[in-house]
Amino acid sequence: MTEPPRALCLAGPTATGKTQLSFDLAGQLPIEIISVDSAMIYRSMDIGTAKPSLAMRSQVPHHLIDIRDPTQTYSAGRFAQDAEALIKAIRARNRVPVLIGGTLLYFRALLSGLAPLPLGDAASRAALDERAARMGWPALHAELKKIDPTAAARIEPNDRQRIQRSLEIYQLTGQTQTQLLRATPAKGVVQCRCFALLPDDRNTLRSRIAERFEQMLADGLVEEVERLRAMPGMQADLPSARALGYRQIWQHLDGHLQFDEAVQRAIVATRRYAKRQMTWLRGEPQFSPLRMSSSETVQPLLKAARQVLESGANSSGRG
RNA sequence: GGCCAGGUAGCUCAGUUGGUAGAGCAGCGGACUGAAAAUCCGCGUGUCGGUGGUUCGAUUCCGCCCCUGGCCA
Repeated sequence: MTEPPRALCLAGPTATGKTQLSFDLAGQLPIEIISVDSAMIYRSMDIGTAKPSLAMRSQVPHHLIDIRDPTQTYSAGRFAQDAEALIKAIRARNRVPVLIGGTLLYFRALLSGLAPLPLGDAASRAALDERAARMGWPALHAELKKIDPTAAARIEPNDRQRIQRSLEIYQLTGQTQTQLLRATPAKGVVQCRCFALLPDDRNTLRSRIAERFEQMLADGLVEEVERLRAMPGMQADLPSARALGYRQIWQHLDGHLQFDEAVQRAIVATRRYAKRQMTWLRGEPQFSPLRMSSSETVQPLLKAARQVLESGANSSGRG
């Protein structure tokens, strides 16, 4: 017998109206929102990440927004821990935890679990970056092939991030990524009822993305990036500075791009991000599709949210 | 109206001394185990402006027409 859902998940590509939908839901049931978004975690990055307004956040509790400075990092593993703890706490208040966002790796970490691999380590990454600058990533890929041929076989010779991660794991633990993944298979953390909010057609999403970016500019995105860029310790290669829009405006401020060119590239990058999100969701059958612009869209969510609420009443909230 | 330049992929353009065409950007598909708004992998999607002629064969050569830009009237 399957366990009852303990939380609700709403994933979907950027600019599909997840935030609005969450408020439709909040009007009907006691919910709290857990943001599943790797950019909204950063303080002072408000306009470009399209965070819900402070007014909205004062009406409905939001979690995992503004939990890091832009010079800091976060991770899928930390997210899974944080989200699990929050789900328990919210359920203890007899409210429905609603996880909303577009960072699919974070959803996977929570729903499917992560194997117990070591955290990322800045020092070993810096050392590997330094070697890669001299030898090139394909050389490090060849090195990985000797250490962990299984991992090397699934990682492309130019995929610096994954090559770096696999080598880092070996340096940190003395064991290969493949050994560790086999030793302790991942298991899901929390049972959830999941939905994917999908656009009716690509063109609608495209124009929404462009309009939204123009609105961000009108709201002062350039000034926000200027402030970010001026913060002590900020660098262009930090995860925060590589976020959509921020990266391109930053390049413009550095004099590498004309303003119009930066805007165009930011919009294109956002479209591609939405495409990657849709590709990922297509392969995740546990996410039931919801049409973007239907007044009925909220109904299945409401029904599932009531189930979550009832499961809390009966199961006295263990584990 | 005359002269010149050009019309080839969604866009900017290259090219074929005649054998139905290829780059960049855009686009599309895919991967994804602690940086994921990241990082990668794969794929040309085409009445070569129209029409007639020469030719075994025309996007390429020739004629006419249409369109765009420039110069001269």
